[in-house]
Amino acid sequence: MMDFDEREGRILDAALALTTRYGFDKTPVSEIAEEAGISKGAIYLHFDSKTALFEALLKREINNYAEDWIQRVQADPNGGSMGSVYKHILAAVNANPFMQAVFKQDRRVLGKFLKDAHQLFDLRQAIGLRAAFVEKMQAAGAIRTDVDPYTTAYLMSMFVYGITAMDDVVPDDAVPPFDDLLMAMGDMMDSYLSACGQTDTEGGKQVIADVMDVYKQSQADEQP
Amino acid sequence: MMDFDEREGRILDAALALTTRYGFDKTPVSEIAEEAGISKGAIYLHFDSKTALFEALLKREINNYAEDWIQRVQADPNGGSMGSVYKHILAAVNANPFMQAVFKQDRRVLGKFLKDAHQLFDLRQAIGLRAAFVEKMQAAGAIRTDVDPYTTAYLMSMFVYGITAMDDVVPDDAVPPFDDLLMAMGDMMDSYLSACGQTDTEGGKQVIADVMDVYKQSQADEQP
DNA sequence: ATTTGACTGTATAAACGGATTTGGTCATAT
DNA sequence: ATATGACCAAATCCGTTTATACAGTCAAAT
Repeated sequence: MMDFDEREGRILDAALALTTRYGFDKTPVSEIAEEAGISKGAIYLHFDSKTALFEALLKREINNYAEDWIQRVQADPNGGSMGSVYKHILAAVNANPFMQAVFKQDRRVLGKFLKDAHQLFDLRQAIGLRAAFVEKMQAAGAIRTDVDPYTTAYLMSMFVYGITAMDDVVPDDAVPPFDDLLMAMGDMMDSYLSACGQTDTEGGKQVIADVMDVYKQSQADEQP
Repeated sequence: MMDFDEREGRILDAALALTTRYGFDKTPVSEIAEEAGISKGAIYLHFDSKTALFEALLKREINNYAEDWIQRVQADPNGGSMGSVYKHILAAVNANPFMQAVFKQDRRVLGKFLKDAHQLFDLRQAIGLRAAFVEKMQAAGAIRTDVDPYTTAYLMSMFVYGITAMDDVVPDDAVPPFDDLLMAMGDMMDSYLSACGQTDTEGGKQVIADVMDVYKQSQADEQP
């Protein structure tokens, strides 16, 4: 007998592929089933509705994305600075078309889902989390303390939005290599937030590790 | 007899007000005429078509906007840095809803005009101009020379885009006071681009003044 | 000379109804 | 037990028709 959870994963995989390609509105449940290699009825053994399925997908992808950038940060030997964290966040977004659609509220991909359950992914919350992170970094002496955490967090969110949404508006050949943007953004963040050399890099690493632990813990707690 | 040019200005004023409010597609020429206090036929004594009228409006507003931020820079006692220029650019955009619509390619306002004559305002060109400006600032020793001018210019454009387009996506009460964002962005720019204190502020002022002169000259030449 | 606004062909929108698609169910099959 | 796919009602699409709005013109008025 096949593992139930594993199959649920396959359903979400199918939904991810089809939704990012054709959009929520134009992907029938039947096609998700076909792509996942099961029947339509089986889908409803896992999810109450198409909307519920999509909510699960959204949740999973947010987690995948979070885990991705956390991994990138941890793999980075000099990953103690705000700029490096930020760089890895951008890289993680760039690697995930679905999350790009979420961040820029792409109507083509999110479709009717935006109108129905648009409370599910509230940017307000994301900004709030980032503001808390900035505050912790300040408390640890990892970044300068004379900037407003919320404004800083808002700007960080705005950069993520700008960098992903901008190419809807600018011709492809006018966009610089993504890695260049990434580096520049990271350096910018660091030069802005560091108090000109006298910052505690180790403290920063500690805060980052702590925040990640808290996050992972909250994820683990949610399972039962 | 009333001044012909003055009336043309009134027509553009009317078009500006109605277009930013209802959008290009949904503002009939007849209403522009009414708002300007003249007849529809009179409009066609000034412009060949509705599109031509809009092109003239766009041109005028771009110039007004440019003059606005130039004035702000010149009025600023410590306006020699890249960050301060940038701050004033943002302030000028923020004060001009029409230009906001242009920069974020707002389909509600620009409507069908985007499809027809979308070559008229090419972001590519704006980025190119900014890149040239960055290069000049580097040559003058006003900012560090180890950043790529085009990438930097792209980021600057991206910030303008992000800061204006972001509020389509974020609840109003989650947006920090605009002045705070402005200050933070300016400081960020400065800390990123200055080589930690050893920059030539006077040189920067000179470059800025030169570039503005060139621009104003190019505007003056275009009249005949 | 200027300016006007009624006029016209075209483009856009609204109304409509029939065909098709699709979310969700459940009797049947495995 | 678990999974399936035919089935149903509701929503969506799509071609057609009708109505409306509009850009641009021009004979008449000022």
